[in-house]
Amino acid sequence: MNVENAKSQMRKGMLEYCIMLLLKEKPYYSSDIINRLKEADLLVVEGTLYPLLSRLKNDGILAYEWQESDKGHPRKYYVLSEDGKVMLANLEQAWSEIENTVHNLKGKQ
Amino acid sequence: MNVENAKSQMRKGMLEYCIMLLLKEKPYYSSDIINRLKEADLLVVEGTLYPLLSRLKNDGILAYEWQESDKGHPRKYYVLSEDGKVMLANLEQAWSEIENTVHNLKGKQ
DNA sequence: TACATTACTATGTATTGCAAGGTATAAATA
DNA sequence: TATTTATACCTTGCAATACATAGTAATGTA
Repeated sequence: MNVENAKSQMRKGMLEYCIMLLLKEKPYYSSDIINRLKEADLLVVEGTLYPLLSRLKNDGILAYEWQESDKGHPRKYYVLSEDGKVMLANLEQAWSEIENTVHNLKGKQ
Repeated sequence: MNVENAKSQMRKGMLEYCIMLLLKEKPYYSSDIINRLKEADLLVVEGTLYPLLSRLKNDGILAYEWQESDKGHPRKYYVLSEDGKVMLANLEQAWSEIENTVHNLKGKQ
């Protein structure tokens, strides 16, 4: 076991939450998402992001629309669906509870 | 996908961190650990805890000693090893970074 | 046409949370 | 003594997901 693995595990699920937080702001396409997450110190690669976006779309959490690009391949812009907004609210609650749990355990010392 | 599943995913790695936070305080055996985590609103079942404790012990993060009980089966009391204390410090750093990431993304709205 | 870039997909691996069930020790009871 | 009960420990199998790797498809450029 090493720290990198532990960090990777801590990010499970949390990454999904972060992407929904980002899309709450406005529509983004995949390269934008990767760059915005990088700005927030969250490194994500395509092999991680694309399956995640597909899963959220299939679950009805996200929707997308094609937009032409000034050059190259057209882009998929993802947005939160109504169900996605409800889901996000639930995740915010869940994350808050987890933060409180850790805070409580740290406070005991 | 549902919220319970998402919460379960969010707990990956974080649970390991919480148990190490708890054992930083003093030695505990499994039933104590479950109860203490329950007090911190973190529900853990045996099928989750035992494999996790075994793994941390095999990795040299935890050690244990048997202690007689006033009634019933003797108990395994787990403690943090020196390596475990180093690992915990790294996890605290990792958790702090993740909290900052989420905080940054929430702040953008 | 050939090439480069960008967006996307498909597959396999490792890790982990969790349910379900089993084993072992010791006290209580018949 | 034999059986039951309580407590504690452990194992197996499954599902979900991050990630690496490799490949496909569509568009613009030389």
